[in-house]
Amino acid sequence: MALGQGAVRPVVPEPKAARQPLRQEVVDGIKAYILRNKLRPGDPLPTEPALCEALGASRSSVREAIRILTALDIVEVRHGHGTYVGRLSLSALVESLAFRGLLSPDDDFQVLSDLVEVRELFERGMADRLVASLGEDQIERLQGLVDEMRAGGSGGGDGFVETDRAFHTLLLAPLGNDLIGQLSTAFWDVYVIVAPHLDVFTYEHEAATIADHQRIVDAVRDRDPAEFAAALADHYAPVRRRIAEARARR
Amino acid sequence: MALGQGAVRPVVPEPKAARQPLRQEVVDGIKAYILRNKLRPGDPLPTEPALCEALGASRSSVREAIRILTALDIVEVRHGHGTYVGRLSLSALVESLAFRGLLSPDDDFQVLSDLVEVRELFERGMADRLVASLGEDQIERLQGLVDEMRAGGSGGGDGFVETDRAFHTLLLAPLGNDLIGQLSTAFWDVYVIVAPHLDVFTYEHEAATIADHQRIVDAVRDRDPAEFAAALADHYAPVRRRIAEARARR
DNA sequence: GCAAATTTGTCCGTATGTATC
DNA sequence: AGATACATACGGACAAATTTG
Repeated sequence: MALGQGAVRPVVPEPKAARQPLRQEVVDGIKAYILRNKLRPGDPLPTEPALCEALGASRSSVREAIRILTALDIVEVRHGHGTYVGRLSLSALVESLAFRGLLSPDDDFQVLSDLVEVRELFERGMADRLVASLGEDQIERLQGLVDEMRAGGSGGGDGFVETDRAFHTLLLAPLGNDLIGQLSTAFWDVYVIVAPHLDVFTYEHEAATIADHQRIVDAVRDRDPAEFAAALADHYAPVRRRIAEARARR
Repeated sequence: MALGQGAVRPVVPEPKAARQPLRQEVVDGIKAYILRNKLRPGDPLPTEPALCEALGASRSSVREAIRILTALDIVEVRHGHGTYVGRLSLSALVESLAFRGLLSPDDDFQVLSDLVEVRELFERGMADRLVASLGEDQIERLQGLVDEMRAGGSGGGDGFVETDRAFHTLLLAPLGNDLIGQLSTAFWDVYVIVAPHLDVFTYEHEAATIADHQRIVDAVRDRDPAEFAAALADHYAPVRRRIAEARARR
């Protein structure tokens, strides 16, 4: 099908305008399709042959366009099943920053240090609002995570990082700003990826980490923004110190 | 040239392990190549046929892998010229967030609001350090940008946004944290892309914006962190108001 | 300024792997 | 188990862009 309407493109290739690659038009076409039909994450997209016909491109171009959109988590592909609208996560940011951290032979520590600084800024800069808006139930859930860390302490270090991540995610939740929470966890992911390659230990003393978290919860419970900020500062200080030490070792 | 060592892969395709797509192996292979050879942004990569032979994949797979890496700005391709290491910018974050902002029919304003909040947090949260560390020469350059806004005011609105962006970039520069500066400009880019689609005006009164910036410069010159933070709050307040008003219009 | 060489862009046809019914 | 629909991968061919002689 679609005979005789395919070879229209090469004719009159936009006299003046610097022609963009066909795959980019396909990228824009797929984006436009999603927006036009108001699709949500998880909704199905047309099959590759259907997209080829609809956008007047070959499978190669369509597939390359899909790869680009997949990298941005705008579309998601399940082999043998179909293509769907992606979750629009910040996975691309994680990939990009993680590689940047691995690439620089000199200032890779700087990347790590920057990450931690931004995370601290999120929590310290929002201290007043966080202390004020964290509800009693959320405080109890934070306490529960601290208890969980104590319990599974010597067990697996793997669950420890998960609980730590959950703690900070929950801490930022009441802001009602999804972007801050997602950036914070994205930076955490990057840190976990990059740190081992630079001989930066993620945890030195788990007990100290637990105590720090407990102090943060206590500060929230007392509705004491100053103590909250101080506890955060003391929590992040050793992280910065470990980065500085690893840098010095080089 | 790497002859006879290429066709080892298809044999014994990892008995139990859930095999990942070949293009992903190519992605990892190219990443590893860049890291192994300690390449920097702008450095040339092997040609597509060379990558095919080196990684034991067809050209289609190599090209799809390259598309993924270009989306992340890890590699950059120039038609008819070659492929090179990319700039490792945050362009993927911009694309991803911009699309997210365009997609949500309801809470797209939330995305915009979140962006602005983070930008304000960067500048207000670092008020003390910024006021302390901005040098005299940098203050004069900030003043120069304000003067430039006044001069080219009624001219083209296009140069105005550029100057505004430059102002905030320069403001955050003395932190020595590239990530904050790049995130801030990335969010600004997203805002400029998304706002017009939601009938959110980027500028209402250019004169007011100029006055705000002047007040910020004055606060820095007086080394007055409190006034600096207050000026920023007053600068961002109308932006938030415009978003809220546009949301109400819906 | 033209022509050749190099490199990426696009297309087609075919075969294979995977998930669903 | 078989059939169907779909994505994955391959190889070859030609077009378009860029550089160089």
